[in-house]
Amino acid sequence: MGTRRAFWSIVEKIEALIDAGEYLPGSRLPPERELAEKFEVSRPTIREAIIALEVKGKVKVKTSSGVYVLETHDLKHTQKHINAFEVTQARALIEGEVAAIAAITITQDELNSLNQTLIDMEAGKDIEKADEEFHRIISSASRNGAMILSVDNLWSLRSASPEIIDDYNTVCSKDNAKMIEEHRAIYLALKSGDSTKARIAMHSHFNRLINTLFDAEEQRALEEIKRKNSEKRGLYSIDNLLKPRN
Amino acid sequence: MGTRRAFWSIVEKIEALIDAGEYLPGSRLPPERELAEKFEVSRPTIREAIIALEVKGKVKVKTSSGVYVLETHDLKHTQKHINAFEVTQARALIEGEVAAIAAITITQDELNSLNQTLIDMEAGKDIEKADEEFHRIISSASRNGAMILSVDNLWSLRSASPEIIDDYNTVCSKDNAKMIEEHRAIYLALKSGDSTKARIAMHSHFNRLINTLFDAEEQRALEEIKRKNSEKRGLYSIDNLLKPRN
DNA sequence: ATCAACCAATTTGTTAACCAATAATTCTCA
DNA sequence: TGAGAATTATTGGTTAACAAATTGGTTGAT
Repeated sequence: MGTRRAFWSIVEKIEALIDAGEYLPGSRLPPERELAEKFEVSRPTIREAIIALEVKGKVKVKTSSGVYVLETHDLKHTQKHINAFEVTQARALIEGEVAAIAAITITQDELNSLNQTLIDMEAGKDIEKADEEFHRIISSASRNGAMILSVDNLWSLRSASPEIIDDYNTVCSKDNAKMIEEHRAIYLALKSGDSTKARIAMHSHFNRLINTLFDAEEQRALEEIKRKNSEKRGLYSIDNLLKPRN
Repeated sequence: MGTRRAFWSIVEKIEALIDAGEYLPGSRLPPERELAEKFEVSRPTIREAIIALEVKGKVKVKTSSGVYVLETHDLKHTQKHINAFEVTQARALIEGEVAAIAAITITQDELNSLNQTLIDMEAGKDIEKADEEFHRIISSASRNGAMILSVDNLWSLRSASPEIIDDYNTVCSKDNAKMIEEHRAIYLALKSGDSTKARIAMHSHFNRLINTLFDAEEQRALEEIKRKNSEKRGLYSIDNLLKPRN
């Protein structure tokens, strides 16, 4: 795929400077030539970065005048504080309702596709992908575009913050057996056309996920404490005093 | 403000060519130098246009290989087919769950603000605004950023298509009395801290809205038939034959 | 003193020419 | 036939130069 082009780095650096308050909204950025010197790239590269920022809606270029920082109506700022628990709870409730609808509206074809994801998971090939496919089929089976959109948005929220990604990775990789078991329960509820059962099955699925997330967080907090203690131990250990100095 | 920069024109032209099927998704665009010749601009200008397209998500640049047209997973395309019924059903289910959470987490301050929207509605000042405020306070009271985001997205979906706007306008303007009554029921359920009651109250609120939407649609269909019939009547009426010609 | 016209400096806009780096292709040789 | 090396195609990036437009100050007239 090749190396990342230079202007992306510049984009990131300028964004970081804007976020850091170095370049305030409404103010003008330094001239292209100065930026080129500052970041040690050529002016065309700076221009490319500025164009990327402009398309992203971060700055506005006024010809022959300069480039100006726009107020960041940063929707990521509202998303930033959303943690994995919130996302999972939201998914539980919304996908629970989706499952309740889907229990009535799902077709035989979709049930078959759903069953295929179970087989794939048991075969152990790309669990994550099979998981996504499973939930996607169900939301799609609800025949409600607004619900489908909501589910999609929550899914993409999953990768919105690094913490959430971390949390999910630690969870998804283990307990495959339980995961498959729960998916099968949901599948059977949908097959039987029982809305209530489908909702409950979906709820328990995410409930277990939330508990696992709790455990993972607890584990991580423990690791953190250990690490810090180990640092302290190193700091205060008299072993250091016994070693030869430089 | 100066003249528009050259690369924007190129961006538009290339987008037009992609939309026209000249450059198919997955295929490679001509080399930069060819494009430069074709559009009679320099290569850097082409590069800038390509970067803009890349940031917009229309193409993918593979270094030393070429730029490839991406499938336009046009999210507006998926949104286009969403009608008012779907949005309302989704709101019923999602905001129902939100209310269920909020019944437990809502504060006295928020209850007071909620009550204020009821008073405002009764006073008849900007019903729509009071309505939005009412639902916003509840979602915010759920303390779940992911749920809040989902509710917000559904709200903005309301104004995504002209049809939905039309439908909602015909509904919101009338039946203020029932609207206030339902809002009060939700408020009381939240105040009592009863999750189930809050969910049910929210469901009935949207249920009535869905029924009103049905009625409105029926009414509109009827009007449409009348209009067409009237046109036909005009067309076939012998009255026209009796009028003096121009 | 105030206002208008003008001019110069600053800044972005665009182009041309050049070499480097890398992916894709072709050719060669075992 | 297949693997590996050489070639080619294509984008990545830099430098230098000039064009065009805005900005701000200066000058001059009223």
